[in-house]
Amino acid sequence: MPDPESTSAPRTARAIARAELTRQIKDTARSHLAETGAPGLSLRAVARELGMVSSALYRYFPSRDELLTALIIDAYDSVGAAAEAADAAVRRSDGRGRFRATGRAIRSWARANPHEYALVYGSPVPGYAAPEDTIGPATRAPLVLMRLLADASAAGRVTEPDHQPGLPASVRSDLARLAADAGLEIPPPALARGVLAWTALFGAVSFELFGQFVNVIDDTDAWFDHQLDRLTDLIGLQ
Amino acid sequence: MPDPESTSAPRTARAIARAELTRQIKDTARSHLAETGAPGLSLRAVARELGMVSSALYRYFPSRDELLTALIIDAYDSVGAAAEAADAAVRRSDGRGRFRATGRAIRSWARANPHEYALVYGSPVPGYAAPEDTIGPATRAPLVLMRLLADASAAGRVTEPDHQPGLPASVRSDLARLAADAGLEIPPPALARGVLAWTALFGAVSFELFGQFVNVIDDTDAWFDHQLDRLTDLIGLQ
DNA sequence: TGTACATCAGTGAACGCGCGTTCACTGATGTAC
DNA sequence: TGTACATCAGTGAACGCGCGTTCACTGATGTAC
Repeated sequence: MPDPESTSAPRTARAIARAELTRQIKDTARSHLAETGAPGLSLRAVARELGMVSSALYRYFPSRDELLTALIIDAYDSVGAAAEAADAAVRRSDGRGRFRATGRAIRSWARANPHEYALVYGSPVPGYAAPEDTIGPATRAPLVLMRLLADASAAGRVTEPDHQPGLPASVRSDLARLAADAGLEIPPPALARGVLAWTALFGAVSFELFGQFVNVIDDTDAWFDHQLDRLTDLIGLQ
Repeated sequence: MPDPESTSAPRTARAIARAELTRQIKDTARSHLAETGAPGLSLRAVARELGMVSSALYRYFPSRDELLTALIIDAYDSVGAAAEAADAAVRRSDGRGRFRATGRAIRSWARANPHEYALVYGSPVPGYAAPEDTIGPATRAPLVLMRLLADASAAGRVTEPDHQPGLPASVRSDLARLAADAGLEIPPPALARGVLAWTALFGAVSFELFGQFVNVIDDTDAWFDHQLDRLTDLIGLQ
């Protein structure tokens, strides 16, 4: 006797309608995000656009915050999937190519979905506390980075810099735990460089999206690629 | 006959009261920012806390957006002043020390004023377009970076990396214009590394403040200093 | 296959709230002579 | 120094709006026998 909850395809008309409407509500909310931002997202406006009465939404999401949570999870999953797909399209042994493809995919996703990017990587939404459910999806994209670092390390294809400053012990143990939690073997110094590059990558995307490059860099495409190259060098990927 | 507008100290009781109340309104709004974020900032709430009627605020700021603009300008000035002070405390010829002091000052300021940081470096406020007046204050902090790069370049104290990839022509001209606009002489390759380090610096601060390091790095102090060292190396500052 | 009952989606009204902004006004402060 | 007028700060009421959430309800869909 199969658990009805685990059945992927809903069978009854009700279940089909519910899945479809849940999707429509999230889609509409996502498009409203673009005009009002997360803090201004309004259940009533979403209901209005769908031709429903606002109280009907409560059959699908118990509160506005739960709807926001669903959007956050979807956004993390979406950027994670984009990163995974870009990485998967590159030969496994080409660490350099994998990092660059992943970086480009993240930027493309962010430019295509700026308000979802802001939702997860921008200022926290005031009065909203992200629940535990968002942690898993949030780690999807970083895991792409970590796997490629592990692969490159295992293959001896990470160049260590000439003058490598020692890592503080506390940072070394944070990074060791991080790799261990993911079940991956990455030497802390390499992971440190990876996290720094990752941080810089998102800094670049945020600066571009949030307008800090206006009147500074005009050719943002060329600039991003240049940065990505430098960051790949910084990690030491061959 | 001196222009009364340019007189720094107000003379009449009215002018004194106006300056004082303008300050109080901004201070109160700033503290509300911490609880509600920029999108939730309410004129009525600010007025209430000051014991005024909400319409009275219109004697000081013509609209909510103008108040937001004033807060944004103050925030840029505040972080700019912090960066300038930190830089000024270091020996002029010590480019490495100047960059590190500036980076630390920016992080400290951001941690002390997280909502003002989010206001200027986080997601844009929906429905709000920053006016021209914010451009000047916004360049104050980056100018600290550019001046130290110019000083270090002039003194021949910037180490060029061994394998320096060429800059795309468009980026090179963007960077040349940037330096020229500031009246500074900075070779584009050095400025490119400086902007990358600057971007990474703000990426690090944003990740830390916006919660992306939770369960990743625990010792954020040590990690930040380590990153700052690597970024100083990346620029090539001695 | 048919019937009785349980579940569920969606309605419409209501509660209680807060918001930005305008406007005519009063009374205090400042200025010109 | 004194007076008449102009400027300005702050009041209180009002306009018109939108919000999240609850609740009793109707009618359709699903299920057990």
